Amino acid sequence: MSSSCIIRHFEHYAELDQRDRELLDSLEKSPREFTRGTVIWQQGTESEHFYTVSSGWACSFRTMEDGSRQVLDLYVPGDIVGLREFAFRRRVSNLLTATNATLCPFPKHRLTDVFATSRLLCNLFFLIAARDQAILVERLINLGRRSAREKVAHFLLEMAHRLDKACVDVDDCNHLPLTQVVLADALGLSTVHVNRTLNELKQEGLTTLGPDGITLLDRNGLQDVAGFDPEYLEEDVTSLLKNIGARPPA
Amino acid sequence: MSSSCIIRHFEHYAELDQRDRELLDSLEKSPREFTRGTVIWQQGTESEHFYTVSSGWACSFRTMEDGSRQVLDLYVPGDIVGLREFAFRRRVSNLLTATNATLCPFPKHRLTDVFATSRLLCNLFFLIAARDQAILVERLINLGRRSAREKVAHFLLEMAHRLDKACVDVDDCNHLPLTQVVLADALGLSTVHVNRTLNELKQEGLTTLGPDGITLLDRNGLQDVAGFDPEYLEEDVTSLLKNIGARPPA
DNA sequence: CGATGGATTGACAATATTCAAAGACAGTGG
DNA sequence: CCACTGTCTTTGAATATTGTCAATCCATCG
Repeated sequence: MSSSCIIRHFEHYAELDQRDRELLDSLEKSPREFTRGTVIWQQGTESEHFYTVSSGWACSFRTMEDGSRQVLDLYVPGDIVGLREFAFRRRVSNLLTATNATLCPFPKHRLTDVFATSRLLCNLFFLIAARDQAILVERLINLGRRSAREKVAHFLLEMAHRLDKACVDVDDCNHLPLTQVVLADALGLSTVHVNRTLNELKQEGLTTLGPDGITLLDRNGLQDVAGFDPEYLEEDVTSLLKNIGARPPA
Repeated sequence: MSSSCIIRHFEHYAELDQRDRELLDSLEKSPREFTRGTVIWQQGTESEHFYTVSSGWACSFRTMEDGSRQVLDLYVPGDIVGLREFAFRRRVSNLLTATNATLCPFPKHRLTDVFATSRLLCNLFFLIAARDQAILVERLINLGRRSAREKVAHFLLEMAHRLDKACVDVDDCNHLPLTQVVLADALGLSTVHVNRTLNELKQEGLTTLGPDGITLLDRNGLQDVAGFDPEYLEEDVTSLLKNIGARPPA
């Protein structure tokens, strides 16, 4: 009996009982594979499902009238994509695979069933939504109050940390399969400037640039550059579980 | 029988039954008044309560090592502040009153009781969290991909629209009690540049600057400047209510 | 009436963008 | 196997946008 993406995801936070597992399992359609660069959904279309990322990377973004893009977030294995759309009928952003990836669709409107049936899952979903907000907040700060150098270093570190946690099936958490275009659109910079900044960091021995993405060589060095503090990625699941009388994962 | 802040807030979305009202009422301590510039909480401290804004404005922000600030969001009457902190033991941002204001504290850990007891409230909280995310996303886009002119116009319009909805007890939704410093820290600009931009908009007859804040004179004009689309502020409560069998407000 | 916090102004500097062109690389199809 | 294509990266030069610094103004408040 192989467990579905979403079950694996939640077991990372807490021990699930049989009912929780069945509930989650009943909602998840079979995983779907996508090649790099596939548009999963587009802004303005009906928002029916969200997805869990089983492998690969995805990227949510918004396109502006003048054709420029703002990348809102990147998603790594284990992430849930699209909870944001819960409050809206139509999608507020686009979703694209940034590498080959396999995702599992999950019908949005049935989230209410989950809330009604499992206290634990309900709380965990809320926790995840709050964590998503914390990530957005940090990205906001990145865009608003940091230099290009800091932006790049900070963003790279965030993604590496998130990979650390995802760890399942990820071989090298220091390797990020990102193009400079994506990076630029995430950080509100031009590609050209990202390139120069990245080469600067490379000169200093902090990163490496390969054809298949960026590799972090010296996290401590980058941390100094960025003023990075991973606290915003460390949810306090323990208190929550204690509060609702649930048990931590085995 | 006067209803509490939070009850008023939720009645805006749906018709509450007696139990929902009692539940909410039991959790809300009496409203507290604060003068402008009062620090309600600080980043790093234990996060015990969130607040509903009954009157006045509040402002959440993060301070950087070099002393600069990034304003994350502003809150107007009817808003809930601090849901973001649900996933964390310690606060990830500061909260400050931007005008004289009265807020109602609400113990964070009892949110789980609400989830367990009322299906309707549980879903509405989730809806609000998703809306908060949509606002952050839009601010992200503002910071990343718009010029100073667009940033200012867009932000002003957002706040005005949010006031429109809050409407209760707000006399003039075109008047925003904001200093240029706050605006600058929200938009990732320098005060000087905000000032110049604001005066530019004033020259064009779009806004007015008073000692007590900024007034919007021509929303359509500003909308053109900003490329503003209010869709991200319009949650789809109807589908949600239908889905869980609840009734819209009277 | 002086003190304080915000608003305003000008001159200058830094940071990042734009434009344009070329290089590197992988995948495709002949 | 090679030329061709498209995507991503790299580089330089010119330009634009926004920031910094420093001084002044202005209103309010005790």
